[in-house]
Amino acid sequence: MSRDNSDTEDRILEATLAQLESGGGEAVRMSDIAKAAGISRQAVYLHFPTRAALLISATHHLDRIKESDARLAASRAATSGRARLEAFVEAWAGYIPEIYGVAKALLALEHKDAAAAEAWNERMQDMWEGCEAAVRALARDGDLAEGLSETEASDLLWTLLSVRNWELLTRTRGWSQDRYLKILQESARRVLVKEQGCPNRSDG
Amino acid sequence: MSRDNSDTEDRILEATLAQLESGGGEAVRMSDIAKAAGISRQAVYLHFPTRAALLISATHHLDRIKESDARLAASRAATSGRARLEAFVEAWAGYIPEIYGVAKALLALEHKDAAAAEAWNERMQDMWEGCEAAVRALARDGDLAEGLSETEASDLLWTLLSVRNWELLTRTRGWSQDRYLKILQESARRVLVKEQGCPNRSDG
DNA sequence: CCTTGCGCTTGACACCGTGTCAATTGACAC
DNA sequence: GTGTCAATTGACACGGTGTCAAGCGCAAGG
Repeated sequence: MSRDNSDTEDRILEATLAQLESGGGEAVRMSDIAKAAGISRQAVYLHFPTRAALLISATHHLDRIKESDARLAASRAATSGRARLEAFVEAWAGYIPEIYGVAKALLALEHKDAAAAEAWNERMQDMWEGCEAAVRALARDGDLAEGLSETEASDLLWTLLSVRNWELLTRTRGWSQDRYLKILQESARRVLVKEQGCPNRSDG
Repeated sequence: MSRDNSDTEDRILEATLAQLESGGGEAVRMSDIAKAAGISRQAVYLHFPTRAALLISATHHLDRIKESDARLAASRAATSGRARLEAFVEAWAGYIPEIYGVAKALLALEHKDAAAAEAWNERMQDMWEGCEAAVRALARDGDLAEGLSETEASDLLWTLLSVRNWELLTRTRGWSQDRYLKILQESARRVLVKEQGCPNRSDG
């Protein structure tokens, strides 16, 4: 099996990710990817039917590499709802920069390619479930802010942590990743955790 | 002056807005706009050099119609910083649905057309200044949350109120406009306004 | 009345990027 | 050797933007 099919396939995927990340300035063409992978443009089509399919595969490939599951699992270990929220935000915030290149490409395709939209929605659905789990833990502790249903709270957290918000704050407004993380943790806490009148300490 | 130049120009702009709004499902082509305006595709180019330029003009046209300035001016009238924040969120939240069609088209172009990106950034800059003004009013009252600089607070509010967040919450997650407004006002307050629970904390 | 100006029309075309197709090459396997 | 199969080269269709040239129709105005 020296002339292995999946060998080239991997090279294409790697090249795709490399192009997406390095050439941050967008507009990654099939020919760019082919060149980066050291093959002809047409050869790419022997492995992936469309650009959208390739990008989708690239995200899956990226997931395999980055082990997103393991990362988010850590947040599940936290005991209190509040700790869990904090851990979840941290895990996700660390994840975004790594997937940003692909995410952006997929997002750009979203409005014209149903499959790409589908792929992205799928990931966002996973993400939403993570949010929901954190919110539920909060609710279990009786710490969920008043005036928000669990669904609304999940939606809100999910929105707060969106890739586009990360993009706005770090790319457009120039926040450091560290500042982003700190402020988003704090904001998530303020938005989702019940305001405790006076009784006990303010932070844990 | 019956065969007036700016007459057709207006018709094109109206048609553009109409297409953008009605055909919510994206992909508004130059030919679509031309057809809607009742002229040939080429005639559109007699008035606007590129699609991007047309979209930009369309946003200006929209502003003229919607009187966004007047709308936001109301928020400036509020006395306290907190009231001002609330009014600003309300004004902006009401504005988004009206500009959404154009905004989405412009946003979709952003990554491939510098001019479109420019037009959008310009508006977002205006918006940012509105956020900053609200934050400043808050700070003047000594009500700005601790741990946030005025710039950071403005960035945060600006992000919170982004069109994409509105899209996520109302379009994707199905929130009603009313619920969106209420929850965003509450969230903005929680994130930006100093937590005054216990007057017995580290003090300045 | 006929000319000039001009907004608009028709129709053709270049460019770019995606996706398709056909014929060919070259290597490894049996 | 021959068959198989990945990959190559080169051509092409398509859709959308933007350009160009020629012509049409209407109103003003000498």
